[in-house]
Amino acid sequence: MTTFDQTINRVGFACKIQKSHDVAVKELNTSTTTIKWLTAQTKAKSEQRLWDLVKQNVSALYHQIQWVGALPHNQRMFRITSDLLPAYTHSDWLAFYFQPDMTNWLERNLLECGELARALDVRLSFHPGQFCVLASENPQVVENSISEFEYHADLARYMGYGKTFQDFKINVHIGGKQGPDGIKRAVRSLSREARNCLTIENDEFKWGLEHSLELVDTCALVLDIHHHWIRTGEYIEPDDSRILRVLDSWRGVRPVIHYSCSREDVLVDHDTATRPDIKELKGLGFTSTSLRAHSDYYWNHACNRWAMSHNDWADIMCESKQKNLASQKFCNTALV
DNA sequence: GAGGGTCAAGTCCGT
DNA sequence: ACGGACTTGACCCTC
Repeated sequence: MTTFDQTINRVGFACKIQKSHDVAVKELNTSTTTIKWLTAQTKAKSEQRLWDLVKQNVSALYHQIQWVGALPHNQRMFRITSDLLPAYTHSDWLAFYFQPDMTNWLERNLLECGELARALDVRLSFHPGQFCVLASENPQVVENSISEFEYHADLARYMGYGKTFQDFKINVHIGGKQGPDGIKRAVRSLSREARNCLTIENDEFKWGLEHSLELVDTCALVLDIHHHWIRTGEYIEPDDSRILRVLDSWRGVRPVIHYSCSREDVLVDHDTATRPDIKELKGLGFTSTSLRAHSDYYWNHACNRWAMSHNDWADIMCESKQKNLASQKFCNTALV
């Protein structure tokens, strides 16, 4: 049982609804602050600021879900920003977020967000940031990373998710020097809800698809097809045997893959009807780093066709600078 | 209002 | 050694 309709082939986008002429963006915007600023204020003032941010951000989340829920059914997928509750995992503000007034408020209001998402059939996820390194060789970093991951799991739980395997996705990279074994160790310390939500994504440099596949029995695997291309030069095809194993890791739930594209201002004169050839590009002096940066839009039609050919077996999370503007355009133009 | 420096945290690449 | 990149530039201060 899942919380979204699995017969829909979705294309989604991440974190932020980009301004366009017909959108009132203000109520859709989340805000944040810094630890430094909070620390410089009186307790009353910093707590007031955090309360204001919590209310603004949860309200923004509700409106974001509403907005995504009004899109065509096959575009109802959205990654929520990690900045929803600023400073949640900083030790100075832990108590603030666990006071009864706050937990009651979050329970009530985040549940409404979750219920709205389920009613509108919006598939939701999180992607904790670069500081969440569950497989770090530094035990302190692992401990902090588990807290960071559990913060996202708390949010999912408040929203009414985490109850069944992959009713909600919280995606991280393997990261760190411990690799897949480090992930297996860290998973033992995660809550049940966190384990239900955890997905692992292959990265461009250190831990690729062959490493994440070691975790097929641990959690669901997110295939990032652009990372895989950066790492190997290969445009992986839907009938590849490794994809069957990725599919297995989802245990019957419809998988999610990630799709991004090298920046258009890096590959300035590149033919938009031909997929970039990484060997050729490296011969011309392009570095992996320069090719991994995300484009504003999905400018390469050949890549788009290839990416869309994966939509039969997986939902496609778009990672591009122009967010919904790019994913909508991709969705509407990349016909297989 | 525009512009620039700054921001909790990890890890890697490229120069 | 240091800047940039990553799921995301936003925010605060000064002028």
